[in-house]
Amino acid sequence: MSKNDELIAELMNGSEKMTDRQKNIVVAAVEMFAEKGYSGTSTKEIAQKAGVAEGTIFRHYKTKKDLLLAIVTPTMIKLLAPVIIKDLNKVLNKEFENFEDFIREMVANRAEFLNKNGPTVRVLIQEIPFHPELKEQFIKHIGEEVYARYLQIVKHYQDKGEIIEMEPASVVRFTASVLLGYFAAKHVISPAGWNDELELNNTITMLKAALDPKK
Amino acid sequence: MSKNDELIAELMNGSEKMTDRQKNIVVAAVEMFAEKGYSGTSTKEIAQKAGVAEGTIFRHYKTKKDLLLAIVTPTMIKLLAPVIIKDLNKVLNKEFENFEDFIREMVANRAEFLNKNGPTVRVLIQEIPFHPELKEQFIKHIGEEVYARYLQIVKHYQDKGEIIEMEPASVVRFTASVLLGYFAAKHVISPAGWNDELELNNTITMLKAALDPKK
Amino acid sequence: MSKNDELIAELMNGSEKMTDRQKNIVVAAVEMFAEKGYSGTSTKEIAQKAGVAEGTIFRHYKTKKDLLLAIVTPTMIKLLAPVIIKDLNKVLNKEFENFEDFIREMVANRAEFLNKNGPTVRVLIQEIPFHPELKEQFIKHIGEEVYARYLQIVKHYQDKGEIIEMEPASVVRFTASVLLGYFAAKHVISPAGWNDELELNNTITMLKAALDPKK
Amino acid sequence: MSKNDELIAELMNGSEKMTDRQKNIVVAAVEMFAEKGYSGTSTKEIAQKAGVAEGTIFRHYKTKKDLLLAIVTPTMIKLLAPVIIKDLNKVLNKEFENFEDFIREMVANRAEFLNKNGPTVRVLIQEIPFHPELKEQFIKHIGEEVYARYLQIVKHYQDKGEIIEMEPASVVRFTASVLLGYFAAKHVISPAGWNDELELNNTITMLKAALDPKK
DNA sequence: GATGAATGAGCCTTCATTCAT
DNA sequence: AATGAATGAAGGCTCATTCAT
Repeated sequence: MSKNDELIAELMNGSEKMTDRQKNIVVAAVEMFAEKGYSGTSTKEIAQKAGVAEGTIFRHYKTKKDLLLAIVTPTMIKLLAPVIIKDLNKVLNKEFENFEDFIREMVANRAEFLNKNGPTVRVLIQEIPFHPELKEQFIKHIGEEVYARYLQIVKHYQDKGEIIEMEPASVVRFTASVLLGYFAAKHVISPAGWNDELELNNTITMLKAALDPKK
Repeated sequence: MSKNDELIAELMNGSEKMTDRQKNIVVAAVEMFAEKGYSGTSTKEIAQKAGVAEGTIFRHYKTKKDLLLAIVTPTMIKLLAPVIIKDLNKVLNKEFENFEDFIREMVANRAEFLNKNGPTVRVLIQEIPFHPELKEQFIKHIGEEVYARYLQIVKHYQDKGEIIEMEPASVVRFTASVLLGYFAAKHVISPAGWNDELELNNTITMLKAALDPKK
Repeated sequence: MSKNDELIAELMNGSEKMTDRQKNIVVAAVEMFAEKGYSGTSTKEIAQKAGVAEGTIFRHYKTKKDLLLAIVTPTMIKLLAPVIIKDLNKVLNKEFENFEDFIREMVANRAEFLNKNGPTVRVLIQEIPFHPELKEQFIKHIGEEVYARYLQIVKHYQDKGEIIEMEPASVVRFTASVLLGYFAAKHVISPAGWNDELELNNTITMLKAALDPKK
Repeated sequence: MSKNDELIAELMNGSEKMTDRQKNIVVAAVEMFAEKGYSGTSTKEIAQKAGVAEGTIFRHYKTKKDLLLAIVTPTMIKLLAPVIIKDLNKVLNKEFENFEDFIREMVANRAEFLNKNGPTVRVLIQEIPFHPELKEQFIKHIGEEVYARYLQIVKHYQDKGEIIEMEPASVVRFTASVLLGYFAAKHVISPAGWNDELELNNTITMLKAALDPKK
């Protein structure tokens, strides 16, 4: 479990020992990267928005790209690590009697995270296509760790007869699509016109029906 | 129906009267924009990849941004126009006896388009967040035209008792998520390891179950 | 007198055997050069204003600079040649009984020329500082030919006791300043607010007084 | 008199707090603009001549045009402000008993300025035709301020019976032509061949005769 | 540690000129 | 003779990064 320890360590140290200046820089960078993209944002703009001198950015981050990675890498880990650590254990320990409970808990948990880190996640998603390092990290963490855990979880509930008998990979993908679609719509449509409780319930209703093992 | 006529006109003239050089430029630009993003690609790179002088790009497109729009706007229209024009009519004319037929036809149709225009669509998706004009166009075409048609289609099948009684908006969103997820996975996972027929069937099976009206 | 013959030849052939297109080019170029300067005007602009293709300009004038010289050199000659040829002879042949008649005739003559060739003269004056060839031509024609003739004329009237005894060079310069100043004001102040007859008379009155050989 | 105070302030602060680098840039720019014109000079040339990197120019002047204006605007003001402030007051306070004293003082004063700022004034004169902002500034400062003062001065001496009764505007124009012509010749003909004392005396002699009220 | 002036490579674009049609 | 597409050098300007203060 030393791998998880690493992750936890990485999670914790993150933003704690930053100076005020450094926090300003990161906040400004996230905002600008989200709006205009990494390549479309100049370090000058970031410095101005952060209220620091341009040189100060480079005292903390050797490179503009370092700044991006400093923003995006911990977010990626924070976004996904809990899954690895907690969810699986809870499932296996039968803390979630049924699949629906598990989904609801996970959605709630992740929704909260998005609320706090919306722009940073946006940067992560927007920049992944252009930065091989990011893609690599992403594949390593998600494609190998997270995906494998989810497969296990699905198999667990299949064994319990709670969900449909079907290639677990397809089930995972289907479920992920549905939830991602839910989050995407929620964040794109924004406050007005989005009845979250209704949409979440509808989504879960359909998802359950989709995965129901018809007698 | 003059609105549709316009769209059809726009669809047809598109790439026909381009010179060879111009085609090279567009192809090179799509490739580079897909890989490194619009801001991350220099016009010099595009010119080199296209085998033309840098100045030649600007004879055909006044601006680098014009080049992006020339690539992305017709793609957006081509990607979505068929929906507006054909799908709805076919549904209303009962060419599709049931919802599954409709979904299968649409997926096949759109899959073919993606096969031919994969990189261009990738550029479109990647650049939308950074270009307000694109976002605007997208909202105008999708948010207003396409979305409205799909709502109608869903209501149509609900009236026929073919799919679940539930807010049509939720149904549309759920269906779109599932299909987008299917396409995304297909294009990310790439040839090896993707059994398309199996995945498509699984996806549709689950989708049907999700929308099945019988308790 | 073969030198004068050359000049006359140069004067005559000028604009006669030009095609319509060529005339358009020259007219457009003069207009643009006058407004934005030689360096500030692009051959594209000239071509557009002239209604010809960019390449056409270079069929007639090997270089952009050739076009400038083709405009400006004959103007320089036309502007000054008459002085050399006619004025001096008339003075020596006593066609002008007194200095005033000579000045009035010269002003009238040159005013007419400026009326027809205002913009071209403007280009000439504006561009001389930036083109050594032009400066050279100017010095050769004015500084040596014209200036020498005027010295002679001044001496002639001094000998006749019509104008003040003073270094002829100073007299020429003074007279030139006054007349240039008259023309400059007339063309800068433009129609409204310029009473030409009054100003000319005042100018000549003062000039006469300045050069009056006080008994 | 707050308007004058402004002008004086503008005069004084000007070039004092410039860094060495900035001075080099300005000096190099003046030299090049004088020789090849604003449009004909590249920022690269200026940087090379100034011994700085091209980017350095743009740290101090946002635009190439800003650099031109930074050179030319204060010169225009310095060239003309003294007239406004001092000359008129001195005349009205009878510091100059007669018109000749006034002219001699003004010529001496302005000659000194030209000695120090020759090239800058050359740039000013050469570029005015191509830059509407400059033309505007020039008209505002000369056409309205300076011209009005000179009219007053001429009227003053006319009232004293020192100069001819004639439209003051004509007198001002005549005088200005003569003096401008004197300065122009002095600076064009250059050292050799120009006997300044003689020419100035001749010029003033003729000017006095021109404006002499006694028939 | 923080600054911001300085750098020069690199950016998008325009230019005068050429040449196949 | 006239065109206008093509060129690639050069233009003004911005960029990420360095470093003396």
